[in-house]
Amino acid sequence: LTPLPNRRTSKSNLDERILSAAWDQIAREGAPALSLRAIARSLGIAAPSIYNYFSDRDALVTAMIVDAFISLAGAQETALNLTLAAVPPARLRALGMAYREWSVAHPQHYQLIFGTPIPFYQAPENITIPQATRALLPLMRVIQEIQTAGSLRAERLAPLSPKLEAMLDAWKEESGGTGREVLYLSLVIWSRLHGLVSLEIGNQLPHYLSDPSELFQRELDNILLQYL
Amino acid sequence: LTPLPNRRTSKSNLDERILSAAWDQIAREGAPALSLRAIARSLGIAAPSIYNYFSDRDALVTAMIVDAFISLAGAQETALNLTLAAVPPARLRALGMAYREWSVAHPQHYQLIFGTPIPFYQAPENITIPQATRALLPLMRVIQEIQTAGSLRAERLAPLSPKLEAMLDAWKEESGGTGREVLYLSLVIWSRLHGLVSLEIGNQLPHYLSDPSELFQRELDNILLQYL
DNA sequence: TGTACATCAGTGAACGCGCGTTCACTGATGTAC
DNA sequence: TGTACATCAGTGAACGCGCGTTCACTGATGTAC
Repeated sequence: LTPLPNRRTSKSNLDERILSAAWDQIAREGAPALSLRAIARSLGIAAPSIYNYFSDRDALVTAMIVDAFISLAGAQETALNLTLAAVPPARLRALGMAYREWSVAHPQHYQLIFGTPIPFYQAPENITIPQATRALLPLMRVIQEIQTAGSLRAERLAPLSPKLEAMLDAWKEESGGTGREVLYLSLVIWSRLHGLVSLEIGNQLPHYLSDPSELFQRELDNILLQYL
Repeated sequence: LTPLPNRRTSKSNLDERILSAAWDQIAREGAPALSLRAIARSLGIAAPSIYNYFSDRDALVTAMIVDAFISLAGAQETALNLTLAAVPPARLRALGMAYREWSVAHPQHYQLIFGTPIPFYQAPENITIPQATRALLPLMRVIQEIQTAGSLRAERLAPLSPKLEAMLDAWKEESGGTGREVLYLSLVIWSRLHGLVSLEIGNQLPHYLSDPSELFQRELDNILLQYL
């Protein structure tokens, strides 16, 4: 019952072109410099045209954030799908590599999601949180597989404090009963990958480490050694 | 032979007041919104006065970055000095806790150093890199102590690839001959702490984890278990 | 098939605003005699 | 001690700029008869 787009809208794609120009601009000048007028200028259209597609600047930013999360989640899901036949540790490794590769290939997307928030922009959490959750889901699924296969070595790790157990149990409620260890390990593994990627993207690693992927691969090795 | 400040300058402290107003503003509105005019407004002075102390906006940002690094390095050094009598693993834990506590107490400083770069601002690396290095030094020193005591378990970790060895050796040259393993572990431990802190500061942890310090302490436990 | 009408994507001018930076200045403070 | 002068931190006006957003509009496209 949704009306089909008429010839005009389906041909012009202006909404997509606006989003893509916005990404270009963020890549060149950083997220906080995002400007509707600059986007219009780069597309050769009048600035107010944008208001036909996005109610204001914040709506455009929200669309970009959703865009970025969908892209990341897609990359993670693809990594899972390409390793359907593989053994769980190999799938975990594939997810990790895909995470870094996506981040390095789309640093603007990465910074928009994980970097410093844009001044005065308030993300609508009811929209962004589900997307963020979806991006983390493939990792949780693989960790779950590993646990089901009985090869999760939670006993090698320091014991959970009662407080931490309680927080994880609250989370478990909402995540369809995924076990404590699976939630905890997903988070901690994600954090280890994220730490390295964030330093690499932010250009904060010592310059001697000219090929950070080496560092990253070894961190994946150690994650597999330490938790499996 | 440097001239003593005359009564005027020593009384007004305007340079310090400008920096402090700048931090206030960043805390309220985020780093990219930093504005000389707004700083002047909040101090009740005329905007051009600022040019008596900072040659332009970028110079002010650089001063703030240096400020932040000095503050972080100071916090790390204090943590070391307070644990002079302790056993090395306890000192490592103290450094980790100090890192998180500093970050949580000064999220603006943290974001300015490690967050998304400010648009069009180019950090003068000859100034900022030494400061960043100094902040990492206490960690390297403690890891070195642990190695000297013979309790570093590098053999438990996945082997370094030749490429990674080469990069670490290049770094070793410049860092006064600190060993490969020490450099590598310092970096990787830093990255693990940084990953969690960055997610916490960015408010990207699941909301169920209402007390991220629990997560952080356990990560420190595991770091001690895994590398020592 | 032809014509009158409705729709609505895109326009151009205008609004009020805050920004970084420059400039010639002023007036209190500190100094030399 | 008193006076004339130099210094220079801080001023106020002005510059040119880009921003988000509003508004009444126009004109090509699609629709009804």
